[in-house]
Amino acid sequence: MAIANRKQREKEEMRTLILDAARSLFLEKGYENTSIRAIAENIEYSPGTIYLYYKDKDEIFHALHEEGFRRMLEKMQPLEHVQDPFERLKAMGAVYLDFAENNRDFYDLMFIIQVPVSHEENPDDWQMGHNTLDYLKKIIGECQQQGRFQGRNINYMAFAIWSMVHGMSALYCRDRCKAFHFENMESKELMDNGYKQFVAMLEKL
Amino acid sequence: MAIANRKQREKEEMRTLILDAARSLFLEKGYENTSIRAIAENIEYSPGTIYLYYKDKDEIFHALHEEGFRRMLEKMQPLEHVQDPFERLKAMGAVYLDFAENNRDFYDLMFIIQVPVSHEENPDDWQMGHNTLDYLKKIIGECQQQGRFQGRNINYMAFAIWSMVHGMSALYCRDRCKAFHFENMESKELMDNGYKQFVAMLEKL
DNA sequence: TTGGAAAACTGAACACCGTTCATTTACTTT
DNA sequence: AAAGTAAATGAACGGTGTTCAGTTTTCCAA
Repeated sequence: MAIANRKQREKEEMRTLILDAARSLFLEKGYENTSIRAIAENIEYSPGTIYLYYKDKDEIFHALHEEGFRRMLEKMQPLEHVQDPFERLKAMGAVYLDFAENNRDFYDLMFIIQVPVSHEENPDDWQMGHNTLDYLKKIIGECQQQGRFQGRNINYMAFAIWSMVHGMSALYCRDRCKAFHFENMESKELMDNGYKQFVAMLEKL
Repeated sequence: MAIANRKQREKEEMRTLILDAARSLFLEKGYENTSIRAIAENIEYSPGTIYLYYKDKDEIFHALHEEGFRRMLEKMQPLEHVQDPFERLKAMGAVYLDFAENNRDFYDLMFIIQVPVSHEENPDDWQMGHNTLDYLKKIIGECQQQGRFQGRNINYMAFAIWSMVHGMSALYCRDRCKAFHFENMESKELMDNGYKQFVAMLEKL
């Protein structure tokens, strides 16, 4: 029994060892440019070994995908203390953008990279994402109870608001902000001030 | 002289032959899943021949990237006839979203795919993109002359508006709209109604 | 018409990728 | 110590973008 436990623990340790290497490589070079062979070399095992702990590269994608959502939700945690729902909504957007800026590759993985079909079909793989979305919808609902966004469909509003912040984040992650660079404008400045425009719109809606 | 002309013409024909094959394959399977070998097989030449007409796969990316912008600008053309600038702005957003929905892979190539560094550095590669952006800024400026968006920075407004429509398009292209599918909502419906929320916000700003 | 230069094309080869699997190594149990 | 099981290996498979020595075709002057 004790041995079985140790075996189990060792298996788990090996999985985290692989994932740690995968994460570090992928944060450095991006997911697509991180090869199984590179991960194996990093942890000083042969490539074949990786496949004894993860079914395929998609499963590593999945693990990092989940981790990304965990990290993001963690950053959202303090928002619970913001009483006013509209203030909370605005803060949520700011946290979201901040996460994208400071965790570019995680953001890429979570919201931009084309998900493998196997992963896509699995319903509980998106639990984290749905939780975040539900949280957004809840806040919008609370805003409505305060008289904001009168008569607007919560789903459409959620999609619209998500699109706003995702749009900025995605343009940033894939270097399309550079279209503004000839104006001597840094991405950070662009995103901060762009978000201010959104907030102004939401306030007047 | 006549022969040199013919040679020149044949060279050009070969380039379009390659590009036609590349486009058709890529619209079917996406850019990353279209191999040089597959393009070669399609036009019944050896893989090496492709490299006599295009430096590398990035150059084919570049050609299709430009074509995408040409196509989009073409769809924007009729907007010139819309007198009222705010109406034109709204229509431009609708055309943009329509383009993304109906030319998913082109849109992906133009705004989502990570651009190769060589392509990224070349300033005139982005001419088309800058033209589109300048057009957007011009419209925003005209709206301001009509009293809308008072005192707002045109660059930030342009970025904000672009982010809105890009956000929806990008979520659509990379299948993140499915987060709403359990609500029995089709992507088209989501995007149409999401855009309506944006328009409402812009109207009140 | 023919010889040889120039241009066009080929396909094997290189270094990479994700993945598989027969074989070897290490550990556990009898 | 022997047998049995679990873990790890690394060569191999079919794929990728790309290169280049070698072949074929086209051209033009003699």
